[in-house]
Amino acid sequence: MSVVTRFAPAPTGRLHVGNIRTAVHNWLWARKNGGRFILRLDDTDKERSSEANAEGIKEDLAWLGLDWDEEHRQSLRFERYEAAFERLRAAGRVYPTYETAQELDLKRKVQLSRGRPPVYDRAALRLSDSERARLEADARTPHWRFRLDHDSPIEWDDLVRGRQIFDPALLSDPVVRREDGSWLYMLPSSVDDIEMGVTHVLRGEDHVANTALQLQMFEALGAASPAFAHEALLVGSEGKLSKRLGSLGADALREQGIEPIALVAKLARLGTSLPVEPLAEPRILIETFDFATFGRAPARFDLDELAQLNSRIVHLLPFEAVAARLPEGMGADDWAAIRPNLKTVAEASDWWAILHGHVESEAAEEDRSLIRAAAEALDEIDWSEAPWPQLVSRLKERTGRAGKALFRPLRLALTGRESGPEMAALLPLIGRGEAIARLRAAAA
RNA sequence: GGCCCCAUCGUCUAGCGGUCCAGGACGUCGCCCUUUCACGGCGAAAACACGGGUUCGAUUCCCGUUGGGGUCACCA
Repeated sequence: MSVVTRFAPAPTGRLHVGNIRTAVHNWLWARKNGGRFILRLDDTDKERSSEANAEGIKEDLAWLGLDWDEEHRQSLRFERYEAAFERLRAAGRVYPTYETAQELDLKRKVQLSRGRPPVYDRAALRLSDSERARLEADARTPHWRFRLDHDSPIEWDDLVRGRQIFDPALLSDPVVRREDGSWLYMLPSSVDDIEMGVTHVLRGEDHVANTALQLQMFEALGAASPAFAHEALLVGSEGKLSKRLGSLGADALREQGIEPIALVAKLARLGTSLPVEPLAEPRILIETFDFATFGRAPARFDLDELAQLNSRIVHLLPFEAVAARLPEGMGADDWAAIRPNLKTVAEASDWWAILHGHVESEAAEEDRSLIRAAAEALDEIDWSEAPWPQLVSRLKERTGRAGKALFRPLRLALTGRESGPEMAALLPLIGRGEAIARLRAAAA
């Protein structure tokens, strides 16, 4: 059996870390098995969905390198849901209810205050024909609920949580259709999973109860159910589920210089027993993906850890992989010299500007003579052969300086910065004339 | 409040009754390399939430406490 997974975001915003993690895992599982990865835009909620967000999500996925094999939109499939709805209605599995949102809200509050779970009381099921007629005459249009079968427990073997058992009596009959005829998530999702041949539903554990409901829908619709895997959610580094995490979008991360592969590598392994490692491409991630490695406790997502992984990955990236994002004229040698000191690829431009642009610095009083000596020495050495060591040994000889006292002022005068890539690699890139000019200016 | 998950180094975790004075990864610290910072290499410190059981023996099994997460929408 070939594997089919799906990522089904509602186009109500850009992708964020929580979203991306389940997208990554679904993609990994499909790719590992040579299966299909479906992008399904769950846009049944017209109010909150937008075309701009749908495009944003696709852009985010493309940036992440998560390629999808099929794309669907629920808003284009309403007739399928209608057909399924009619079948359920004919089978008596769906029934009209007339409470207003306020009434339902009140019922819930009363139940809660009595220490009872706020489960829908099925009052609509006990309506007599005359009562129903009166409600309709009252111009009350119904919304529709799926009638759960209370007779036996709902069970499944979750790929990450193990055996799950739910008592359907503790669950509310889910509303599947609004008064205005529009659809809610529950039924369309089940219909799509059936019709698109989804074999594995991998999603956050906030969906476990939904799975219990949907299992009965699959059955009522006469379809076999897919396998389910519910992964623990991510929490912020403070331990609490942070709002910041929910709003930490792929677009924002991208602007911060996070490489897509860094995000993918981090999210693929966070919360698993596999180590988070700096990888330049996802092959290893695909090969090692395994539900058995998933922990069942919420894992913390730490932005600083991501940033650190990101720089380690940047140090690994070959020139060809980043060439398009490098400043005009920057070559493989320049990249090799600068790369080990970068946190983000964008910083390469800063160093390029330092190497070839204008650098201004003023040496401290006590360093002036050293800098002047350096300018003189540069004139004398053989530039074609590793100029930096030559410069250093001459200066050491003439000034008696060594170590930090020697390097710091030189680096400062030559690059305007206190830290950076190896000077031995930088000096040839700056060039003799420019180096001498900078030293003289700094000592002036 | 009901129901469901979870509880090992700072973080992600291995551990499925003795092999654990608890293993790995990230981070931290130290050393080495580099006549500087960084990069890189090597090494070290660092944890079984608490209380009861069960057992010859509990990190491992059971119960409870505490703590964390989820869910109970005419959102997805």
